[in-house]
Amino acid sequence: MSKNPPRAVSSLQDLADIAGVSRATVSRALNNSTLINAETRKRLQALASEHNYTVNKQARDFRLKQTRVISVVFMLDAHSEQHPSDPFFLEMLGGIADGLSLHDYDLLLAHAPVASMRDLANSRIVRNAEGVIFVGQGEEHEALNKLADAGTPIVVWGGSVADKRYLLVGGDNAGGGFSATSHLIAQGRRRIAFFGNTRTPENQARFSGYEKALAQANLQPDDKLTVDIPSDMQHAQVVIENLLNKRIDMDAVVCTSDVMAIAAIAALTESGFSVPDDIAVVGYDDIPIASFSSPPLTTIRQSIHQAGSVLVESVLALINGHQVADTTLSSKLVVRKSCGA
Amino acid sequence: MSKNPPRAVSSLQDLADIAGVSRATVSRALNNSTLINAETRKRLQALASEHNYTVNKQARDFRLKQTRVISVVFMLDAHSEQHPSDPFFLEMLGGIADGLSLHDYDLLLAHAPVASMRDLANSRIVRNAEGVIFVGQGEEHEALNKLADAGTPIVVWGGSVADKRYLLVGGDNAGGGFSATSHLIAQGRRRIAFFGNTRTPENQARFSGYEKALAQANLQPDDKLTVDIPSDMQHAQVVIENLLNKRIDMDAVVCTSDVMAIAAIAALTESGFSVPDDIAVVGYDDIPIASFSSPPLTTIRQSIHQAGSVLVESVLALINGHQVADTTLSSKLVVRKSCGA
DNA sequence: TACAAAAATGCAATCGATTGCATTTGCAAT
DNA sequence: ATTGCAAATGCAATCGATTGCATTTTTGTA
Repeated sequence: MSKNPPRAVSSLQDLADIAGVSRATVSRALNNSTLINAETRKRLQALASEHNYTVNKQARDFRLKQTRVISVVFMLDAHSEQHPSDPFFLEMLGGIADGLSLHDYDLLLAHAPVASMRDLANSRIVRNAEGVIFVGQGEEHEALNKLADAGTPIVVWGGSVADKRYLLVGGDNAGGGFSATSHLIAQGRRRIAFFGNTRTPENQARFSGYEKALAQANLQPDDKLTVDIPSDMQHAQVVIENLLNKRIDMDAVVCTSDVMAIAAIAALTESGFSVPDDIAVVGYDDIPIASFSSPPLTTIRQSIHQAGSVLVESVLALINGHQVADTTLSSKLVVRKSCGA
Repeated sequence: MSKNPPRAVSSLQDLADIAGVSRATVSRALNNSTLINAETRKRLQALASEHNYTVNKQARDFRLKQTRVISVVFMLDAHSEQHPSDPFFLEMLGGIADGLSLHDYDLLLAHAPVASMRDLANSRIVRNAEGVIFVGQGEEHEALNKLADAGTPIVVWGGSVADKRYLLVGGDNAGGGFSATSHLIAQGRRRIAFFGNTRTPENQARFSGYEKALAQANLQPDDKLTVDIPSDMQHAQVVIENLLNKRIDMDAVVCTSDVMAIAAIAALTESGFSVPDDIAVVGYDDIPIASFSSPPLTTIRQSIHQAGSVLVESVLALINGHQVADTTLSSKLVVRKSCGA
């Protein structure tokens, strides 16, 4: 067993020299090419691992003009330019990261969510990645359409829109909005408010579910009960408190996120209302903290982690030129005390 | 103004051909080399932007043997192998992402936090990045030491340890633990529990601050009041409820995270205790949701976002071979109702 | 005007891996 | 022994940018 002196093996050429073959042969051996003799392959693979050698991924990707990177862009409210603090995002990110690593892809995190969606196509976010996952559409539906038209493989987490031309994965927003509202109605609530930015497609769909539930119960929708609440907690609270000062008659609230619901409960309590006795509250997402809020939050559960892997599978399918259809994940009502049940 | 026909310009050579110079000249012009004539530089830069050309970062990095990537690894509890749901992590990630983008670095997110810390040195996480930021030490102090010894530029967010050989950035954990505890004592509390995994250096330091505050008030520490609570909410609640069943006498709790504090409040309330009347609770981190919990959470504020940028600056300094010292960021008590104040 | 020095530009190697197209080897059939 | 064919291996170009070392152009000075 003569051991080669342990010297650094850093390239195909080094290994080829040691083995006395050409680097083409080594390359083929390590890539399981059928061109290579089975025994040669085995020998070279053994040699590679013996010398603790792995191919230089950077050189390989450069040669093959691939990056094995997927960008992830979190769409923020146009209002709050700060980073999101909603645990929903973290869970989603975890799901995406898991999915990507399964396929040996890396995750490039888009930091400053696109001050200018205009030149997104030329940004590193797009150019350095083989595909992009957008979490949320914000109010940038058209920019997304344009990007998809340009041939960039993109998948978007969000709600459906009439003239959508990109691949979409989302929850059953209309269903979620409907069951949240229906449940409140079943509890005897009649003056039900809707809190959220209805300019985003997701919330639009939830709102339509809300309207449908009202109609089904012969309740009149009231414009004053539809309130655009920022998704950022601090701002949300201010807006909600202003609203409460107007003494608008209401006995329940459907929120477009758990975080918003928690802010709402705080604002309501602050203003002397009791939840759920005076006003019932339903959230959306079922983030881990939802069941620990007081009162525990009734909410619409989205399988966020699963959503991440669906997003990954979809964008990879796109990249590989496969046919892919939109996906709608189920959304399920989780009843806890904040709705009075 | 004769416009060149708009054809794809995808390499230095293309641009050089158009400009009638060599690609070396173009390269130098775009890199602001002093070797180049100022006017030539201006002309070529204009030409580049006119043709919407930017250098191929992949080729550039390959040639320069750099990756411009920093890996970020979130250390999880050994217990809960799942993804973290603590908003603390998301804020930290945001801070890091902002800092990195400032320096034109990319962020590689380590997905499955190191099932095997053993071969970390050979993982893509380390090999594909110029440096690594670890958020938390978990119980992997020695593995981190080894990695640093191997010459990998790493920075760790955490608490100080005697034989530490890596660069550390952290909050003033001893101070935080001390002021949380002191404040409770000042409120008249005497039987103060400490909730958290004291095997991690951060919590160890917080615990020492807790002990110091007790000693200073001539209070006897009681082993039964030191409880290892998992950082995962669901598990935390179970453990806390078991604890409460033992009817151990206590009138206050110092927690090692806000998320844990919120779980504790829920468990306490569930078991019939009133917060803060029966038992006061103090959290740690001051995550956005802390002020919205009910009762609003007294906690130790860490400037998480700032921490992110300090981590980035530190790891980059390390990469560039500069001298860097550990950083301790201040931690400040934020008093809200959960402590009875 | 001539010549040296400085400034600007070009040439060509290089990073490490992949792969189309030779070329060589091995083996069977004639 | 020769031929033919398949299997295995080698050669060398290639991806796009950077940079040390010429080489050319410009500038300054005697």
